[in-house]
Amino acid sequence: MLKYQQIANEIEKYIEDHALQQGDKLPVLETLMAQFEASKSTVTKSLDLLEKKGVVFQVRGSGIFVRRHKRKGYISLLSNQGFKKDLEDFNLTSEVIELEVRKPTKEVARNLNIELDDDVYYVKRVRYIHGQALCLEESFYNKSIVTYLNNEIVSESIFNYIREGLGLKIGFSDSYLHVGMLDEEEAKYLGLKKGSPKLYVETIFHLTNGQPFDFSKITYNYEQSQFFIQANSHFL
Amino acid sequence: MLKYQQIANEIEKYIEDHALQQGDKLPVLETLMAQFEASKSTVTKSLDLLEKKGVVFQVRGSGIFVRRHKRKGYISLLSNQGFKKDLEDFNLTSEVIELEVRKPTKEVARNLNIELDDDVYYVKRVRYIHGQALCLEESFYNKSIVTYLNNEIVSESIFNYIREGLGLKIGFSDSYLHVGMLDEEEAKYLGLKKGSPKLYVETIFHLTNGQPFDFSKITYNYEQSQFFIQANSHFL
DNA sequence: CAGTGGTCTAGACCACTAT
DNA sequence: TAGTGGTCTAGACCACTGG
Repeated sequence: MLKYQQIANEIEKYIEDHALQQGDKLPVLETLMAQFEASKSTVTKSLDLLEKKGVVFQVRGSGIFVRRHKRKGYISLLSNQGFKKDLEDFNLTSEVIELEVRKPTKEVARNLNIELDDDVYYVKRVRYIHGQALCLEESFYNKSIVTYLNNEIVSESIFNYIREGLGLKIGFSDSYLHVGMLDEEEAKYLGLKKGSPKLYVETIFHLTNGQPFDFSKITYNYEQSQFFIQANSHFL
Repeated sequence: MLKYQQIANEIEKYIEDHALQQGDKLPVLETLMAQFEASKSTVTKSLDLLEKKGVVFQVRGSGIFVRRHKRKGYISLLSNQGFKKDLEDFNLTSEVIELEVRKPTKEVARNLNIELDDDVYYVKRVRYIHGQALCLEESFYNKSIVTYLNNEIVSESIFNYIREGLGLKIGFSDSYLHVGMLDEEEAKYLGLKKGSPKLYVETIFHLTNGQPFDFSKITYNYEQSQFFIQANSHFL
């Protein structure tokens, strides 16, 4: 574990353990440097990480403060797909509808940047949160990267398997969101009426080296769809 | 302008001007250091900024690469509210429905962290994109921070005015998203039928010092609602 | 193993906030 | 004007990628 990650974790844990609230002041940089026996740059890097995660905000000339939102039960849109373990809090389960090796459609081939005669794993699941249907998910994995999947893996966390089991490093994702109405099939899986509103998200996941390995289409149950986004103006 | 921002801008401009595509390689760090007469840390900081903005990705042992998504016409959810000037590309206009000073409801007072007898500016607008109704927006500004608004300001970019005119520094925001159905009034303003799907977003905007100054409720026309999110796994 | 990006340090100096 | 965070540098050393 890198030093700046370690420090970030400890600060975050400290905030948790002491149940600090929005606006509470953390020790000054100098103190943190001494406490963690690290240089200014390293502590700053930790704090930048925490700022990016929405855990603190730094005010020049004033101090470092805790950032906390009050609402509960929202799913973070920036870290919902294998990026974080917030999910554990949510008691998430999956029912596998289908799992097979296929040839990609043109759409899938384009998004995964592969040829039409390459192979993909096709996975169709319904995901449940506290026993309620949260979303219908169809995923396409580039088989030359994600070389093997089975029912057991697919009913657990696929991303954990990709990281731990296959040793791949997940890098970044592009998500496209639309609002629309459920068709008959979607409604059936989600236990809703046809024509109900839906949030529809297509996401392309890339490895750290930029290769796309997963193209996913997710249809969310609007009744369960509460999402959360934290933004910074740091990039203008 | 800070050096690392300057460098980031120039690199971004270079990518634009040369129409570089996803996966194209940028010069190595050493070259960039020489070219911009900057230290390694500074160039790295520029690249981290660009990575956060989704413009490049860096691969240890390999190089720095351009990140580009292909789809057009999507609004970035991370930078839609005065955070960026992408909007200019979209030809965005506003019709002001209402503008007045009010006392806050309990809900508004809670979100703006003020008392019930403080004053807020209430602004109700319909925003149009290419002449089509994009969203209905109700905003509440803490009047002790945003001390003055008029019709002219409100029909342009309020955030620009807050930054330039009032000299305030916008820091970060928390957004809460829901999917639902339009009620009668919303449908009227958006030119849709009651019961159509909607994306409903509540956002609290803070100054850099953590003070909330704007609580906004936005209802999006589902037909125009195409959003985009870029995520990194850098924060685990 | 050569090339390339990532981490970490120590320290100088700058810019903003609060009093 | 003292306190505090932000920028920038030069350089040592580490870790990963790819031929």
